[in-house]
Amino acid sequence: MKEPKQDTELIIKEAARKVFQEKGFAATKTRDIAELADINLALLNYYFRSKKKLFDIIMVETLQSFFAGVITVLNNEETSLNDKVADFANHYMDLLTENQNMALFILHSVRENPVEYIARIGILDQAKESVFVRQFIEGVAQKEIPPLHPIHFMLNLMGLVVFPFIAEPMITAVSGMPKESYFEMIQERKRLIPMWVESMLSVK
Amino acid sequence: MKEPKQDTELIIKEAARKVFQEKGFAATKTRDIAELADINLALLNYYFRSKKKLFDIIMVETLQSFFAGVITVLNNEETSLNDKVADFANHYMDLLTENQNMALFILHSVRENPVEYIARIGILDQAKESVFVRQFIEGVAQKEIPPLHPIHFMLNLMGLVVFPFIAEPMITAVSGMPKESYFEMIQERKRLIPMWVESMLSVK
DNA sequence: AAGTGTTTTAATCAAATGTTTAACCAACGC
DNA sequence: GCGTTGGTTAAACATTTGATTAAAACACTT
Repeated sequence: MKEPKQDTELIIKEAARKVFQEKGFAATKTRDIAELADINLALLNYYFRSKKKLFDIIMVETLQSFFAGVITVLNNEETSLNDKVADFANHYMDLLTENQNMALFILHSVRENPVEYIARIGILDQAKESVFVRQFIEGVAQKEIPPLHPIHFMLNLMGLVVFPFIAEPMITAVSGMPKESYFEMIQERKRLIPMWVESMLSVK
Repeated sequence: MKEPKQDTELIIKEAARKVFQEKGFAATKTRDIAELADINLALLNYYFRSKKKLFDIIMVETLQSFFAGVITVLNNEETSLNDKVADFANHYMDLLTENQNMALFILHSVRENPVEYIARIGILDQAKESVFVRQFIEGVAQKEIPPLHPIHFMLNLMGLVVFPFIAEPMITAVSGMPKESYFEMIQERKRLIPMWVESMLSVK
């Protein structure tokens, strides 16, 4: 059985991403990763030195792929605030539908070492000086939108978009709704959230 | 050194609650709990048999104390829909401010065994036949509110209330805002969320 | 004070788990 | 061929960690 000599390092990383995102750092056993990747356990240490180092790599990559979208959407000079809301909702609903464990993984893992991880992807400045924040402040100045801290706005938007994904197991369990119906239902939110946010922004 | 003979079982449970809610099941070591409770490790097994049994007790109690509030608020015959939103926001902002790890703990832990835990606290029926759902459906029938699945409404409300707490470490890290300012800021949401939700419900 | 059942402790056990070691193999250059 | 090199493997190691045990301390009754 001659394997086509795939890139072992990548195979391990993909397996690690899957297991870490599903179970978190502590609940993941290096043997789980090795088994999923179908490699010998020692190879994990050969390529990545330790479980923690491997985890850090996955963590940073996950954060980057998550925040890359935020940055792109929020720094678009071409779009209005309302456009950004729609773009944000569409982008993240798709990303999280593909990657159902991503949000909870990030929120759970970042809590253990927030500053270190966030600093490592260097997002702080980009967030504060984004086109979005500028537009928001302008909107407030011109009294088009109520005088709120932009963080309220981001929390609302992220809450509306992200929360349905992290709460999925609980909501489907409590409501008895099948998972497929649930995910179909929350797809409607791509259309609904921009309308909702717009109406919230008209509250003076 | 004669100790005043406190209730050891309770002391252990309180320590366990704290550690479990902070770190989750897998990352918690029984020795962490024993140390925090200042008891001999063997006592933990003497009173609770095993780590898993102790965790299940904490988990069920936490879920009960969380959902008790939902049930009370949503089943109040005396209040309108808008009142329920305000009650919900007030109650949970206070609960989560006291108990900052609670929400993420529940969402993270429920995912591993949603049906079992949720079934054990018997919430399913109470949710479906709540006064809230009845009022919501009536409102839709009378075209006072747009024809939405009530779950959308609950997701919005919970997203707006709960998300700021689970995202706190990430948001404060990304924005550089001090934790105290952040928690002050989100207290404003007790006032804002009812206004926002009301305006969302006027979107036809 | 002796007796009895309960609570607590120190020590130990056994399994799980992250990591390392030493041998093996296959490809490649000389 | 033969040695070198990078990748891979099985086995072992060392530590962590959940759980148990046997004895001691305690509280309470008689």
